[in-house]
Amino acid sequence: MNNLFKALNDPTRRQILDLLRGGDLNAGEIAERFDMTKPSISHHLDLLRQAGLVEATKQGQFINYALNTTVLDDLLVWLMSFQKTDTPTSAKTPDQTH
Amino acid sequence: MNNLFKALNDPTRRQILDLLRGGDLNAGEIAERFDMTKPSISHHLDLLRQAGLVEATKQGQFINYALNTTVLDDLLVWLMSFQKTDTPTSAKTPDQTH
DNA sequence: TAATCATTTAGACAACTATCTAATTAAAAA
DNA sequence: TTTTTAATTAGATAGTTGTCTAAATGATTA
Repeated sequence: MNNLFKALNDPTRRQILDLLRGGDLNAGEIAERFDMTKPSISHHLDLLRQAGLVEATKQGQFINYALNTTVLDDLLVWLMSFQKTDTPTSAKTPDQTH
Repeated sequence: MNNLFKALNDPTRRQILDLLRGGDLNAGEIAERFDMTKPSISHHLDLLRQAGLVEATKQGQFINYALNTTVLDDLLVWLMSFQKTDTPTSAKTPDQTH
């Protein structure tokens, strides 16, 4: 889970994930959309790959990047468990409807 | 959202959040549970506070820390939007039931 | 084969982070 | 009022991170 949080802790990497929702892209196409050098984007893609958030597949000269959201499941479960756990404070809030 | 990801990107801070699910604790009680100096924990609490994940209220000599999970809502929404967005790849997977 | 193109790897550097010890602040107790 | 207690702030330091340029790799095209 550490790699996952690390990967998400950067605006560029989160933008890349959002970008890939529109469909797969190769490294160059991703880099084009950022005001940053290709090696920097390559590094971000590497961290996303390490976290399992993207899958890289070589296609000839190009490297295709695809979103993999299954890794987010654990995080989602952890987050939702917080929603369930009602804080003692929430009991203080009176019903505002009458 | 940047502060939020930053705050979550540390195992100690995530443990503190998990700890506070059992109820409020003051800084000393939190520090006791970690193999780390009080100033270090104090720093972690500060980052959690900056992210809005905990609320600090002074009670005499002590400072009480309480979980605030409302900040996680945005993150939860962002995450769930990935679950909905079916990747083109998933269509490839044939029905395995027959 | 030589040149070009897509991408990564290597190496450097400034900025940021986690941790520590020492000093400070502020409240409570003696 | 002096001392103790709870917690933070300040300052130092080692390690990590994001970014760059230059070099390397590997595939395609001329």
